[in-house]
Amino acid sequence: MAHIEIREPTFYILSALATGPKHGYAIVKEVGEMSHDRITLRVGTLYSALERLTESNLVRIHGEEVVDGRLRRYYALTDTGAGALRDEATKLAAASRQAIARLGTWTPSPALRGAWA
Amino acid sequence: MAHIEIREPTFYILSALATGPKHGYAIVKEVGEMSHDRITLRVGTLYSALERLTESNLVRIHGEEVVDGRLRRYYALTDTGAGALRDEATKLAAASRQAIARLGTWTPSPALRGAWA
DNA sequence: TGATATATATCGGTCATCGTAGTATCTTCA
DNA sequence: TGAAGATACTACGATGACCGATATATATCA
Repeated sequence: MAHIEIREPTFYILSALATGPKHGYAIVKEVGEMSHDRITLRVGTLYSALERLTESNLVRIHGEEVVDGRLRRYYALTDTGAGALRDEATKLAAASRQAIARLGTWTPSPALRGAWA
Repeated sequence: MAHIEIREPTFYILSALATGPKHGYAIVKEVGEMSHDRITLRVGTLYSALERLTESNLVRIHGEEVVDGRLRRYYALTDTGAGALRDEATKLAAASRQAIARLGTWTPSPALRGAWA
């Protein structure tokens, strides 16, 4: 149950699961929709992340189902996982607000005279 | 000038520079203050990040100065760097808001009867 | 004199993610 | 009929940002 790092793809996986249990392929689709297709969750990233998240008790296997001859393995957020997602989101929001505030003081470099046609 | 990834420490470095040029050690101190000492920027991380950021034109060397017999090398955000920080902050804010909204539907698991004293 | 603060340099190791390939089933359509 | 594409999971080497530790040097303070 060691500490794991939550980067962008893992954050989106947790966020995808926040509205209810989903199987792997559904998570890929959900992340695509959530990000307006700006993020493509790679399957290699997904399944290794799910393994880590399960290992560290942020996510648990919720059950399996065979649909049309294909296996679906469902994953669900644990209470710990929901808490971790909330903490992470809060941290990101604070860092973001702070950066925008600091940028408020930003003065762009003056354009160079004659530097363009 | 290839694409570089901005994780938490690098985000804070850019944010530290958003209020004006700073030398390396000052960046370490600033990040400590900005994060209320929740983040310790490692010097190895700092200098390798500054090299990457300079390489990709998000940051530039602003000048050097010797104070009390010690070298200070100043770094400044470029216009490109300020734009990258703003973009990144905006992205984080959106992902964060979305996660919090999705968690709004979250229902904690019912406590098990008799699971505690 | 020895510890702490200031300031930068270097480098092996870790680990989340990328990128790609593989296996298998079902549907669609020419 | 058979090729293409969507669905669904597995596996693995490479990449790169960051960690953690060490090194060097000067100034300050107890």
